[in-house]
Amino acid sequence: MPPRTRRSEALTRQRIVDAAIELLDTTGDAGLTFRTLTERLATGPGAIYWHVANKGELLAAATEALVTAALPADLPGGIHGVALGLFDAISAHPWLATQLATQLSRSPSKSVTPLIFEAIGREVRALDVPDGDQFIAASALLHYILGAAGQNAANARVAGSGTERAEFLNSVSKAWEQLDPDDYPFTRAVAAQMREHDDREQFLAGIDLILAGITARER
Amino acid sequence: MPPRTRRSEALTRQRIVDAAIELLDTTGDAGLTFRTLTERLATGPGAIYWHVANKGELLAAATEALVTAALPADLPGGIHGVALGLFDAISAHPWLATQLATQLSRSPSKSVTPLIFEAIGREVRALDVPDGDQFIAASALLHYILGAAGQNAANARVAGSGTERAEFLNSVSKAWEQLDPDDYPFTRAVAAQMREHDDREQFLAGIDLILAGITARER
DNA sequence: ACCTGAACACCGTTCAAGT
DNA sequence: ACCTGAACACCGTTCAAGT
Repeated sequence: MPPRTRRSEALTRQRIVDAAIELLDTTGDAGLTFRTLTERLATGPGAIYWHVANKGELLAAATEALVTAALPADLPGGIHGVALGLFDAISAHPWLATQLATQLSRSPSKSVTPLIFEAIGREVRALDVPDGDQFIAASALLHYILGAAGQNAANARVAGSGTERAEFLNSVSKAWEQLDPDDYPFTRAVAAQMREHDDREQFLAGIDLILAGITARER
Repeated sequence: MPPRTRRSEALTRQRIVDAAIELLDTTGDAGLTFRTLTERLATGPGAIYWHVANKGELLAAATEALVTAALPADLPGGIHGVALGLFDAISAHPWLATQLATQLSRSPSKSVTPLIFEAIGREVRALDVPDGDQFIAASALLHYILGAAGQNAANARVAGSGTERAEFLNSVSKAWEQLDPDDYPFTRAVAAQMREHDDREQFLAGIDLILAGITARER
């Protein structure tokens, strides 16, 4: 029998969170289990539970770490900067989309929700939106950003590389074009755009559309 | 031993889907398992697998049934009608929010995605949005509707009854008010609105904001 | 204080066997 | 064709025992 792998560093909460992120990135949502995690960290489940209360807390910690990194206090670019910061984080870590949705709804007073809401709200305020409209404007931006970024990440997750991605979008586009013309005129009409669109460009156009609505109401 | 409960009707795919919906409604996302489902249907797992390929397909079928019911062909009220149709469906079946998010991202060519996209797109077209902007306008509305409705359903899910709900929103609002004034000025400022807001009203205001952006770009 | 690893209750799914 | 129910591989979590 080969000698047991010896851990080079002591087990810490931070090391566990890092390993979890790596596992989620490489093997996807379903890839993180306490079995795979203990294997990677060369330890037993009990050791992990000493540092972390349960799987939910572990996922929350992983999510918070990435969101904090994506939204530094000195982030430039106004609302577009915030939107792209989250967009890129979700692109790099597709599982974040699902996590953020659950965290937002299950624990709206916990760290990650105020973190994102504040970053968006700060920029909404900078646009001189009247007080009564700020909550709605920030909510609309929040939901659009998370939804659109998640959608895009999902496409990337299914597709993998660049050419695979093109193939995937192409197959979706084709499926849409084959829908019943009477029942699905709109979906058929935009099928071509589904194939050709540039993600970031499309994403930012959506932001601008919402911003146009915000400033239109200002007057 | 009491005589085994005899099924009154034969097992069909429809009956299985109905039982799954009922189970999800009464016990939540985690309440639907093949154990609870076989118990309710007085059968074994093999019987269910004869009618349904796997749990994913069962969830997809349940989702599609409710969305189809929520968006009939003759639905009145324009885009507000579509938005409220989905809002109410998600309010009545909070687990729908998560399901729709996964379905939308995992299988964008399967029935439920075109169903919703078409309903929204039809109304976008009716607003005489230029061809090049229709895809983005429909996407923005889609993400906002699903995100905001899901958020609201999540509040309702945690809270239960009306007074419980008020208590829950109150506790979130209070938690927001206790955030660091230097780091969270915006979130603190809108905390009061979080407590007082009317869901449907707020939800429709968000729709109108996006619509304002759509028509503002038209000119 | 920190870690080990066997054990528990539970899950989705399969499949030989029945009718 | 339709259903039964034991069995399989896997999951998150616990806990007595070690250092």
